[in-house]
Amino acid sequence: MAGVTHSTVSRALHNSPLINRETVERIQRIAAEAGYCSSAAARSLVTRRSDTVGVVVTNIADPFVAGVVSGIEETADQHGFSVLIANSNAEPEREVRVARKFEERRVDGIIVTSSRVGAQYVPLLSQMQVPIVLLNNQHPSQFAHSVMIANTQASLDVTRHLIGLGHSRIAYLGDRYGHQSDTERFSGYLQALEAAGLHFEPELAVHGDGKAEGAAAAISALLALADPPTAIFCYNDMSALGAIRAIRDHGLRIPTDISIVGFDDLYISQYLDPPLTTVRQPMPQMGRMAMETLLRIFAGGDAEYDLKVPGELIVRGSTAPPLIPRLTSPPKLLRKENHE
Amino acid sequence: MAGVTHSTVSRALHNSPLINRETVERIQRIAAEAGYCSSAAARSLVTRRSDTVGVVVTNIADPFVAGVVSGIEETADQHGFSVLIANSNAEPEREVRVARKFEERRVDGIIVTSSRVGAQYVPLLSQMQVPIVLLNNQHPSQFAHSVMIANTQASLDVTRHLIGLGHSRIAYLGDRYGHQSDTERFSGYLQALEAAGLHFEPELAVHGDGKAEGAAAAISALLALADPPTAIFCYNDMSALGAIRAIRDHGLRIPTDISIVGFDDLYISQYLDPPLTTVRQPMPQMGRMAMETLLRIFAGGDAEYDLKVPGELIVRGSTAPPLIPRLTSPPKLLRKENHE
DNA sequence: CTGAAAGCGCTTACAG
DNA sequence: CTGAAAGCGCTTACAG
Repeated sequence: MAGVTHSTVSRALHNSPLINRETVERIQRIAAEAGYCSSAAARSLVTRRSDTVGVVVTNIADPFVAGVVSGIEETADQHGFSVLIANSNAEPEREVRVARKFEERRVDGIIVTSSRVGAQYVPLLSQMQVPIVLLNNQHPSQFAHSVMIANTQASLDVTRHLIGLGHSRIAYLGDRYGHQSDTERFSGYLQALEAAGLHFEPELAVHGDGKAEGAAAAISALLALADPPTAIFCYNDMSALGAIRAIRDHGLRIPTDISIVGFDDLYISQYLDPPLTTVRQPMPQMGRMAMETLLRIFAGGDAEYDLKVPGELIVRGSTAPPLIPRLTSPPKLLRKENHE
Repeated sequence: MAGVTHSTVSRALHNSPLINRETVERIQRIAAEAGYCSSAAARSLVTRRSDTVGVVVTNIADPFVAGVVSGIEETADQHGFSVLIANSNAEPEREVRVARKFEERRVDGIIVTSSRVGAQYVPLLSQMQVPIVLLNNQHPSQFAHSVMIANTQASLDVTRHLIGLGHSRIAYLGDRYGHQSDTERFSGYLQALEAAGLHFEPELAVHGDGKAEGAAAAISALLALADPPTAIFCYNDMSALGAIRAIRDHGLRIPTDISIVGFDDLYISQYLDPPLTTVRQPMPQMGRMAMETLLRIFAGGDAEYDLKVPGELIVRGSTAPPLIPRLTSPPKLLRKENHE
């Protein structure tokens, strides 16, 4: 070293006001020249903070998740935090392993994105005694903060949009894993039907897997009905993608024969043909909000427990009035004219 | 604690063969009951390994990048490594900050994904004295290992496929940022033209930005040519997405009027209408290979310096024979007729 | 304004 | 098979 002690160097590098200006500058210069870089591990051992947050995701390759993580990372970086990422693949053993790993690394906080966190998982994480933020997740509020899209409202908007176009046979293609998001979206759909005086038909509620693959079987079931739907509200854009393909495979046109709505507004949804009507979730912003919640808690402040983010209905080409209007008696002719 | 010393506990928890079986079990039981979890920071201070790898990405929201990271994380997890992620956004200051952060955290290795690592950046990282793996990146070989898709070969395959369909006016929609991937793909395109005895027309080489947005201007330029192309080979699927939209905006059909090929085989590409002909890059597998390269080096073995991964041409509906056979003399008229 | 001391929670030779 | 000791690289009261 260069003339001074350990402690002085440490203080100088932190720009401590206790130290002589000149000394500080000299030390910083020498440190830079020597390529000195302090050890986060040693520091965190004494400060008891790791300046690290752990992010648990089902799979980072999911575009919704990737968008959220992008926002988390951005905000974390601005505040000097590192982000540790771990896929859980929704497998219980991996979830446990991830929790363990984050605990060893003494993360200062945890964000869990759109997994279906089970009754055991959040308590497992909460043992760690660090703040937890759940993003679009089930929310047992005593353990964790949450950031959620306003599912019910957005879903009401979607369903009203379809009803407004003249649809009355509207199907809901849900997710089969019991995500809270699915429950809430379904509930908004029901509310809108009811408000419009439409009867809910259980045969019109079907389930996919939240991915494109899972939609085909559900769509086949819908199209096999005696009176198939003229519009389908899909749990998310990925399901909509699968639905669109399945509908085309059945020889039907979108939106002429069937209108389709998604949820998420993935980047690619605007590029589909026809462009997808959907609900925009501001993914990076939601990630940022989750990270900001943690930062607020780290700073000793108190943070909102339930942040609701409004979703925005984006109307594009995948929705249109139905070919066949409901109930009125000689409507076929009328409609036909409008279409040509 | 429970009857024994510090050191014994440490050994027992590592299943050291030195320790009495019974003692080991007793200690492990007590540790489990007490919810003991060792500190990675303290451990890494003495072992001088962090069991952490740093991953630098341009932006995790890019679907190619997310696919790669998914493979990295999977493999890292299997071997007890954590992954730290950092967006560079291709901004030089952020790249420097990221390098600094990884150095403080004493990552055991670094993976850089598909950024255009500049002449300064790799040396900056290499100062850290840890192994570096570049994925689909420029490769100054004395500093880093690399995993790359076999761009030239794949590009030859694509261009031959188009020539085989009867195309002779084939455009290349590249990336304007000087990625090595772009250079290599362009070179495969040239080679295939030459091998087929076709003359390269500079007016048919245009540049986008690797994203959908950047394609529109390039496509307009191509379609404004006196003799526009009948097929376009796009640098990646995102560009192809933008190209498809721009071509439709010009009132032309795909593949009838123009064939389109991409590169990547993003998840969504199979769901486009028409499904996109493209080159499959096995993204998670490439991530896995990058991580395995690091693991091999950590274990003291030597690892391949230049891993080439073959890309697979996936022919789908976006390519077809051209409407106008080449060379025939009054082609404009022919074209008109075919269009109506 | 600077130094000496203690300690964060581990691992690992070195003895016994 | 187990213990005592040293040390990894920092920060932070406590003196001066």
